[in-house]
Amino acid sequence: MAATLKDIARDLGLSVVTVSKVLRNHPDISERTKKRVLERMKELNYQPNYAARALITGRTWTMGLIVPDLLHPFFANVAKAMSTGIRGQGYGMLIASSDEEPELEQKEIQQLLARRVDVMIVASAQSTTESFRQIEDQGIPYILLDRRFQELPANFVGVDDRVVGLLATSHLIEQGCKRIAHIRGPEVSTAFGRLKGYKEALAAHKMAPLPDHIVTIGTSGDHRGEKGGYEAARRLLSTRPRPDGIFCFNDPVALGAMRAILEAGLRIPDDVAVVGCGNLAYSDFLRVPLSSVDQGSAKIGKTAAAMALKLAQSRSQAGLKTKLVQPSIVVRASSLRDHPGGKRDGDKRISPPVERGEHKREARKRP
Amino acid sequence: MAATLKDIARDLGLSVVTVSKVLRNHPDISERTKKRVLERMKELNYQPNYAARALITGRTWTMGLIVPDLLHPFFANVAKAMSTGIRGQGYGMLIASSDEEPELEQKEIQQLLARRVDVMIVASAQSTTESFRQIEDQGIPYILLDRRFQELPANFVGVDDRVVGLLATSHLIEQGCKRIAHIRGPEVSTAFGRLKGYKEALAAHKMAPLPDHIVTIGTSGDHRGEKGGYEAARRLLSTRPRPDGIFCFNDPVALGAMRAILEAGLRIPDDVAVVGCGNLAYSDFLRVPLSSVDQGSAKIGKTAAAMALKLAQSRSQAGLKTKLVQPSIVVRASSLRDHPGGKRDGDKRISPPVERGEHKREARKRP
DNA sequence: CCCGTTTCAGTTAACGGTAACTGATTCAGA
DNA sequence: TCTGAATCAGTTACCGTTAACTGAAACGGG
Repeated sequence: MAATLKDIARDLGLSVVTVSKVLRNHPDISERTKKRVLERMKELNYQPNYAARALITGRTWTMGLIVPDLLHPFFANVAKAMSTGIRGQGYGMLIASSDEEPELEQKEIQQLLARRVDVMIVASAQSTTESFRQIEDQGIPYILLDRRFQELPANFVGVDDRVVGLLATSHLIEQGCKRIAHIRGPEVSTAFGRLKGYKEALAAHKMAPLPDHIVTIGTSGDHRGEKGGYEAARRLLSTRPRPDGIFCFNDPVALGAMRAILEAGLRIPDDVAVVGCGNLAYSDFLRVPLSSVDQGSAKIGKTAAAMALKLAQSRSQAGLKTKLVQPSIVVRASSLRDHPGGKRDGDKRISPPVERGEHKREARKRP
Repeated sequence: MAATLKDIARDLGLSVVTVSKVLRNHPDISERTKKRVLERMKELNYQPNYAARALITGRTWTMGLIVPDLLHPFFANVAKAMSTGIRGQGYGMLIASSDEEPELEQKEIQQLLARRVDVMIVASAQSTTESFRQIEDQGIPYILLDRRFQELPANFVGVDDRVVGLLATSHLIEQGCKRIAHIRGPEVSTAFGRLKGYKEALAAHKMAPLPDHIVTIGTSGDHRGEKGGYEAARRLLSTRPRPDGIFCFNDPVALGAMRAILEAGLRIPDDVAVVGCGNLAYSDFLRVPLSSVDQGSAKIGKTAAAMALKLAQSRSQAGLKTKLVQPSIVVRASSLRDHPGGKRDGDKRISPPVERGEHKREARKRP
């Protein structure tokens, strides 16, 4: 049904190679032949066969992306930005969702390997690095997204999670919170980084978390953390002294926490201030508009796309790069004690001071 | 770097074909040979080359999905459900985003055609059907998602938009609204269907919309409709008599509308009741929890996946199918006038009565 | 006028796999 | 003992495209 080079060659009395050369703009073709071929191609709506091309060139012009959850706004945003970034260069994107299950992720990685994607981009839900060794064995360059592994040197694009924790916690301290709790995430690098920033910010103000004031949510897929946040917050509210500020691992968790706080008859932010992470699209419209650390998901996607394109060109894993996108905090009513009453006249966005550091950093533009 | 059948054949002193047969579980291979081959495959972590396979079999084991916006929860949900549905059968999914731009969508369709996806699934932002004729020319089966064309008979999976309009409007009528306005969407089939349902519901109660009470939003990508909803609602609120209920094309529009209403110093739902469509993930947590028609996006994705798998098997476009998923309305505070004070003790979900109809219908399960 | 260079097109082989057929043993049953 | 089927592996050709090389004709300079 679909036309091939052979069809065109036969129709025009040329060889397949000549037609192929026209397609790729080789210099050694006369104008007349070129025109005849292009015309016939248009007539037949000829589409080059990527499979055949991939077989001989070894390039599929395809990027493989694996995320834990396509529905999560952060990953959806990253996927969209990546797709936009590579589209112009003729690349397509195979997307797979691991549903936060390590075994499923393993399988999807195998799939994408078999499909010989040019670059693999993975936001991993795994705890071991075996899969990535396999990717390396196949000689396919890859990029870790959002989540990394201590023991695995690899290309990485993500947010600086330590700064996320610093920003959120420092902000709560500035708002006058004295007993700041943290609902931390599961055993992945992002949770560790945010926890670290949280502790550092407290330490910088000669404060320390109470033992009961750091609680962990599981990876209950339910509501993507909302339920976990609710339960964690209930535990926190029953401790004495009660926390007066909570830094939540992400926004769904923060929503759950806010539900628990309101149900307990407490006020936000007066009794308990709340900060989340992710800057949910609709944070402005919530019962209490949620202060949240913006991870710059679109920028992460864009950066990952650029890195992937570079890797696809050089076809070498050598020279591993780490690109950290700087987060910023968007302050809304859930943590704003300055102006009682919660009158909002536009969000306040605060970026961290630019630090000298081991990594390339890009300061987030103020909107 | 990656192992091939040839490598394995050489290592074991067999022919390539024998190894290939083991791979595909052909009966005419001895246990011993089979075992030796499988062992070596495992050692080398052999991955069959999809490109090579596709070239000879004509099947890529890949579905192509084109959506207007990956970030939109509806499409993210559909994409996720589709991905899950086809994953188990060994299919991968190439996803492209058209950003609601017809020309971009055209290009993406060409791309996916060149990649010879087995089935194409498109939620189209186009106004003409030329692209789809091209798909047909290439002999690739395709499915229209969510949005359809009157003049194009094709496979279709989506929600019954007329019922969406009926559900939302009837609900507002039941709540005692007398002057129900509609903020309608742009010129796509979904907007027409919902408008039709809206009018029918009014007519069934001997009511009719005032001329000023149907306004259209543009496709301003900004906030995916929130801004458009805000502006549309402001226009509505300035009409006399003022509407006391608004059925919004989708949830972002509803959020914008609610913002306009609250800013005008009016109460929701007492002065103006609001119903949206899409059942946003966080509707429960909004300033005023939003009543919304649930389109069953996950079910749509699942249904589309099943249809795509069937098409991939039969490899024929013959026997076009239309699958309509029945919507249900989730009633929350934004439209609930029965219980003044807006006390929420769980959402109320209402499904439409099952109708006899021309199409296969599947009643939505009550949760 | 001859030879080297352009210009333009074709030949051959390969990428990694699969389909369809062929061929050599083995073995049961007539 | 011979036949025919079952068992197991190999041969050949092909999918649609590209890389590397070859070759013929036209052209131009010494």
